[in-house]
Amino acid sequence: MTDTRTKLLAATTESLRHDGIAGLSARGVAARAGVNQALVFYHFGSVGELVQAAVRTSVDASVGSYRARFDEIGSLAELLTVGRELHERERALGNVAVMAQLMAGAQQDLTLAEAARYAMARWNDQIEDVVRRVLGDNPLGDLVDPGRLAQAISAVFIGLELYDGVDPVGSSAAIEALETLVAMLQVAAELGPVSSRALRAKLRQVSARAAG
Amino acid sequence: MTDTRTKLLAATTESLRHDGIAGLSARGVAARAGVNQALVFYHFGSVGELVQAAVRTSVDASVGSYRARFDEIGSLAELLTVGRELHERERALGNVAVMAQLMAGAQQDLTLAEAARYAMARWNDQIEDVVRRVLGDNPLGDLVDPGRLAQAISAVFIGLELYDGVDPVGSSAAIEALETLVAMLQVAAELGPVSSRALRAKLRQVSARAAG
DNA sequence: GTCTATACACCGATAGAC
DNA sequence: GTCTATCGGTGTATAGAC
Repeated sequence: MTDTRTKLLAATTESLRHDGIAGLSARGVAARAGVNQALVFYHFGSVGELVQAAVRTSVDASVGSYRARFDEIGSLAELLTVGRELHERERALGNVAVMAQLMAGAQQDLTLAEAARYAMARWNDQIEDVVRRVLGDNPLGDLVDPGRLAQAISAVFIGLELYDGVDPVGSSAAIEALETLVAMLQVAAELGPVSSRALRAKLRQVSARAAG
Repeated sequence: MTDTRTKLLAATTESLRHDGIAGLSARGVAARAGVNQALVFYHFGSVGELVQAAVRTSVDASVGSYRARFDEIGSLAELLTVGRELHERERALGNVAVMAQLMAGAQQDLTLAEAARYAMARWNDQIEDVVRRVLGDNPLGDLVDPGRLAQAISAVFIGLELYDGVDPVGSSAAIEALETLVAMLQVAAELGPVSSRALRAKLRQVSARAAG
């Protein structure tokens, strides 16, 4: 990998974070990389492909950096702790903001959509692994599908990030509400076998009611 | 309100939905409205102010259209039913997509951020009202703040919408996972007083553990 | 209030010298 | 692999005729 390529890739995520998908351009990225504008097209063909390459590189590095930490997780409580750390860290690095901008642009651009699908899949695979492991030990773990839960978690993070840029106070409030709900779920998940059976029975009622 | 103004406002949300924030322009909106491009600046001053006016008009109409329906809600189960209907309907109309694009653009544009804050506040106020009413009747209703919960709900909707545009199957899966979790919370909320006290006690442990 | 015309900046992308 | 120069197109915004 040449130096110019890496500089352009780094400048692309930087620009996505700073200028948003609406303000991203080959000229802007090249300037940020300290590189000639024509090199974007020489190395990547088009702006869309540049973004795609940058996002793949970025998400591979990010997800990979959590692998060891994720492998150590053995309990639901631990998962929640690491999850909070991850969210805080990725947000501070601006990686969640990059994902959010990518997702917004992906609604109208097929190349960006492909990049977004790749990035989401990488995160989801990683999250799904640990969720499945932790939920396997839990008596109520069979009630929710790990893959689906992983996708829900990703979607929630994206929504929170966009909200945060518009109203940081409201975003914190939303996170607190979600933390409370998660704590309630955690309690439900850690109930003894008697309460657990009661909850399971009740849940059948609710599900039947919702379906009917 | 002149005809040209209304045509431009309608064309703006339409363009936001169809072209996204990155593809929105005065020329594009004017063409969609069947109106001269210079009229955007005559009537609204700038593209940003046009978007702001369009979003305010759109969200006022949308939120207002649910007022009567929301006032009739009396129970948690009813709230969930209406909530699903609302999400489905607003999504089908493209209003959630418009909000998502607005939020994405708002990360870098102060005028758009103001519009986004206004729109979110209108939705949150409406949701908070009914959540507070329903939670008031519930023995565990004091555990979660209605305002915060309303903001969390809004954030989740935005995230799901963006995910849906990238991976509709994954988005449905995420919604199913969230529905399961909501059902579990509903069960917990409808437990009898004995289990309810047990849950409350457990919750204090969890909160203390999370804080410490 | 609406139109044409236009100034000026920026965009993606390419050709061709080096 | 990198550079300059350039094409054609689009963007915001304004001036001025009607």
